[in-house]
Amino acid sequence: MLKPDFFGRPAPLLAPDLIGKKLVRIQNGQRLAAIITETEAYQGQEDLACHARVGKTNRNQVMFTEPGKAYIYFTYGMHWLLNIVADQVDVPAAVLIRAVFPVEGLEVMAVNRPRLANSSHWLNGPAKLTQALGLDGKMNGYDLCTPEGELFIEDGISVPGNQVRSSPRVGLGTTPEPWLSLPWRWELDWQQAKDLFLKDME
DNA sequence: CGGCCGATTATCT
DNA sequence: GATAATCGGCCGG
Repeated sequence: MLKPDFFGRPAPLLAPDLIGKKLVRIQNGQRLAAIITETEAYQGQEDLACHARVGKTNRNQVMFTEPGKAYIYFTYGMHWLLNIVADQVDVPAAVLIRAVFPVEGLEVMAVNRPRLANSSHWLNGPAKLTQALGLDGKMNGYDLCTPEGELFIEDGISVPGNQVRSSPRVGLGTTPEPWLSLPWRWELDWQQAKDLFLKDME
């Protein structure tokens, strides 16, 4: 299980290091796990794409707390999105988990989210993976460093840096430059994740 | 494939 | 009252 000191740095530094890590969820005593394959960084009040650009509100307050907590919020009237709080207390920063490659508990995940199960499009979106892992607002603020906890991060597979692509963040609407175009999104192909995972199993 | 668009409601102004 | 760190269905190529 990764410790607070791993998460306690600016989101644009943490986000690429989360690619390849294993996200673990214990749901009703069952262990579900998936390799993180896509992330985005949101850093500080100055980042005009970050929820914290308007200061602390009821929704975003978790981003101002200790690194290593889960910031889970509701959007578009129907979706829950999972972030991991980064940086130090009172510096609002978080990494959005946008896609994962499932490695344990696939049967349970397929019950949670049957659509396109076991295909490359199954868990390739931030609201898709929260459904598969059974995450919603009840887990907002949860500490991922809780001993024997039900949500945490483990070391996963090692990913060569040249397999991680970076590009601008998505879905930001009318966010002004330079924030709209900063390359604060990192991703690993589904097929490459699969190959690396299989090789790691040997 | 890719682009457009409606769904559906908590949160913020 | 407007917006939203998305998704899925439907369309055309």
